[in-house]
Amino acid sequence: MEITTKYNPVEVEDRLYAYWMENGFFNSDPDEREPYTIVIPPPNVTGVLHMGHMLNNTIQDVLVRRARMLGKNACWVPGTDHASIATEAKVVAKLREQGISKDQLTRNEFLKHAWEWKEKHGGIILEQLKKLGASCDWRRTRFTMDEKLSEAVIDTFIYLYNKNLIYRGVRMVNWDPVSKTAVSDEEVIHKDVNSKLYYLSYPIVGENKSLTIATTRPETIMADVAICINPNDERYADMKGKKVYIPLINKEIPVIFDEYVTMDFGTGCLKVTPAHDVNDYALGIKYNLPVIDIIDNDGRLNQKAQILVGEDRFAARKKIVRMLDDAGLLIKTEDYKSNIGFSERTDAVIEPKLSMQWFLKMDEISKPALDYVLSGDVKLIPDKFKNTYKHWMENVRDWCISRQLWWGQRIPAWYLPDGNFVVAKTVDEAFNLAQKKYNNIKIDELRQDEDVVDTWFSSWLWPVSVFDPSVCGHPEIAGNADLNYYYPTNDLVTAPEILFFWVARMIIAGHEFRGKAPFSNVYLTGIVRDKLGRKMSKSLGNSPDPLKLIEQYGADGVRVGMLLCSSAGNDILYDDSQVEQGRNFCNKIWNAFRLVKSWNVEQIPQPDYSAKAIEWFNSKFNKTLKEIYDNFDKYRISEALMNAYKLFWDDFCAYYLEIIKPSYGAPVDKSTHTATLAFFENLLKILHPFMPFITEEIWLILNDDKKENKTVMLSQQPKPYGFDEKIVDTFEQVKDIIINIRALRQSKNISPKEYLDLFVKGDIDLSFTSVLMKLANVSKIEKTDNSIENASSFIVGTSEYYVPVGNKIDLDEELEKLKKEVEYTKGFLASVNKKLSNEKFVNSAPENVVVSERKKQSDAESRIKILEENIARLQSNNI
RNA sequence: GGGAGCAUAGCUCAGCUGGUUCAGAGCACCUGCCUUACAAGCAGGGGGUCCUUGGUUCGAAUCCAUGUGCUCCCACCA
Repeated sequence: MEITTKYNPVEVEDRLYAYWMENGFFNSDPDEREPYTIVIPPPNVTGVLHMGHMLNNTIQDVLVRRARMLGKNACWVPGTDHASIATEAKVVAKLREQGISKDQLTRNEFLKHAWEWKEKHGGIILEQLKKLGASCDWRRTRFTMDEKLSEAVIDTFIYLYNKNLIYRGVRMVNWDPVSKTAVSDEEVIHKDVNSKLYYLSYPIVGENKSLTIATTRPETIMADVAICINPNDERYADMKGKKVYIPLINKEIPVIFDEYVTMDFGTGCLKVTPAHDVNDYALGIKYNLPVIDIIDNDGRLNQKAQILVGEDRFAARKKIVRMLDDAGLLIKTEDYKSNIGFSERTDAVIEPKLSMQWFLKMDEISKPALDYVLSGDVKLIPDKFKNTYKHWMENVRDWCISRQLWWGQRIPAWYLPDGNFVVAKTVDEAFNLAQKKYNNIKIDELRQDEDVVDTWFSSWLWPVSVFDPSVCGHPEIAGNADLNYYYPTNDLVTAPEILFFWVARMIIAGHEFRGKAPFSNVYLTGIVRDKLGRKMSKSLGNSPDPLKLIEQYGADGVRVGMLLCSSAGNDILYDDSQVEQGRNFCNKIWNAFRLVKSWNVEQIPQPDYSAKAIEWFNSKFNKTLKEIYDNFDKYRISEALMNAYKLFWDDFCAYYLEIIKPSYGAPVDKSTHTATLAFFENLLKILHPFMPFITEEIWLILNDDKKENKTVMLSQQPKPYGFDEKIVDTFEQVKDIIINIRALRQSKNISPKEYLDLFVKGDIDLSFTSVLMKLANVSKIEKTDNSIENASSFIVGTSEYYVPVGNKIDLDEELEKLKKEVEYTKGFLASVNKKLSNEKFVNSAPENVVVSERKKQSDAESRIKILEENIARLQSNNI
């Protein structure tokens, strides 16, 4: 096969993914090995891959592939979320394009369209994940509205209802008067709007005075049920027990007192309108006030308003202001900026509207979920999110689980004509229940609740339901083999913004139904932003198309690019240059492979430098491998990748290969070649979780002759074993000498091809001389007790090195260099001396710190001695 | 309004329980190289008051406090 100069990922990636799939490498079934499990945060079924998915799923794939190579039974369960709001909105929009409005359809007709849409567009995102190389067990793909998973949701609802944890209650919803539906908070866009604050006069009953209140919504005064004043407000101390008239309709309402009212806003008097304001509703409950709803579903005033009936709310506002003004009850008008919600879909101003909703009591049920995180049984990475989590869980509010939508699991509540209801799985069961509780019920009188449950009410079951949905709502069931083997899972990789919506609730559900938290670690990724720090969004057009990136740079390149700059919990600022770096790294690996592959191997003696290089790299490799393991343990994935990157590029390519590389056309000895291949394969294994395609491709080519071993790479990760720290350190000094000589060549304009001599005064470890000679192109290395004339010198460690450069020597320059060096070393010595002469330091610093300071002291002293001798010598020569 | 976090090289970030003159990495930048693995490369190099001001300590990028500037989450005042 032809091996191209440049690595070509496009050709390789599809072929290898197909190969992996054919061989079932990603499949997992319970066995005697230790399981490693990740459930995917299910993307929206109709979604398309964006950069956030790329980051999130790359990290999961790295973790899964690594676990698999560590010999664990790794299982990554993929799937999609029905995402009721988002999907329903998309289907509605699609139908609208076809000229069909949702109101024209029955529930079943609409759902038929929705399922068609899902069949057509669902799963696109999963296909896209394959391009990234995601090693999911695709046989296990789940969808939150699969029959069994939906049943699990219904059973869970019934279970919690029977435990008295679910109740019906009134709640303010965001009402869109144009589409005549409630919309979720996520679908409300808040904008700052210039509006007016109207000061209105409410006459006091039985007196000739009045109270002035400030409001932005004068059209709702007919729904007022009280005026509220802060009890600490001395201006109104005499208002206790009094009543006022609502202007225009002259209805008497009481004055009440509550500290909720801010004294310095407006006049300090608040009109209480429970039907049209959330806070007022709460006040209404507290003081047992009536609720008067004067606005209909289409945004028009109704009969209860008494005046302006049938007028649109905004028209009514204008008219009532004029009426109040005419009546002399409008005191003044102020400009005011208020934050108003608009419907994302229709741009209508959202009307807060009271409606009956279903709630889950959270106070008791959420306690264990708090404990798991506080005790560390569930670790958040990074742990800074622990505080946020704690704060939220300690102030948790009941969860509104009903949504006024059709796409989702329908609430299993059945209403009787009189408004009573029963909760049951089927209409037959509901009928049985209803008959027991209430008499003379006919089955066709039962009407099921129109609403569906919140999407999170299905996805909170995900880590359980993907394995065995039947235990949801049935904690007494033992569960199937899959569940007992894979649950609890290991790591969850998700975004911090859904820590509460999803993560906390999964812990609650997992505890409720299995008595165990669903995972041990939660790795929280950041948000992918553009390089200016802006969130990626369609409207800004600043989000690159991930598939195009993959085509351009290769999946491995994109993966590396994303990983390099993504520490846990921090946002990543995406820039093409990162992905370029990833692509370049692929090319580097490819070319190293080409070099190794090109060698002729012969039975010739092994050069000393090769033996030394092998010895050194073996230690360096294992040292780095240990660092990589440590970084993985701490979930420092980008650091682990950087370790591997530098090991490959800087150590393996720039040093190891350069040392052992034979001159053009010359053969390589057998044992060096064998060792090199072994190193190369181990490097491929380390890199495989990050860059699965290129590593697999090279591995397959290298092992072309052992077909039966083709799965070896995917199942093994090298383990770090002992390494010789001293060899690594000594080699660092050798590198230092090489760098000095190379720098000297550059400054003196000496060609890399020209041989130089090297003299050493002081101790030198001679074990790497052959390496030194090759890389620095030195023809001889000699020890000397005397200084060398016409030589440039430098110090490494405590030894001095001389390179004779003949008439290229510049004594002034050399002197200057030495003087700088001695000055620096003296400063260094002074700081060390200062510490050591400080009794408090010597007494209170730990032993090893003092010892290392003493060593520094003596090293610096001997350096200064050498330098000063040299300076003296050069000065006397220079005269 | 409540809560949390961040501030280190031009950029993105490391710096774990204070202790090497501790100020690091990658990218970018500058200089010299088309040296038969690789110009998507090779070799060498420059670059920072660790946000301000105090405090604790023998010793602070690291711990504490204040100020400033950003970011996020929750609740949103008529």
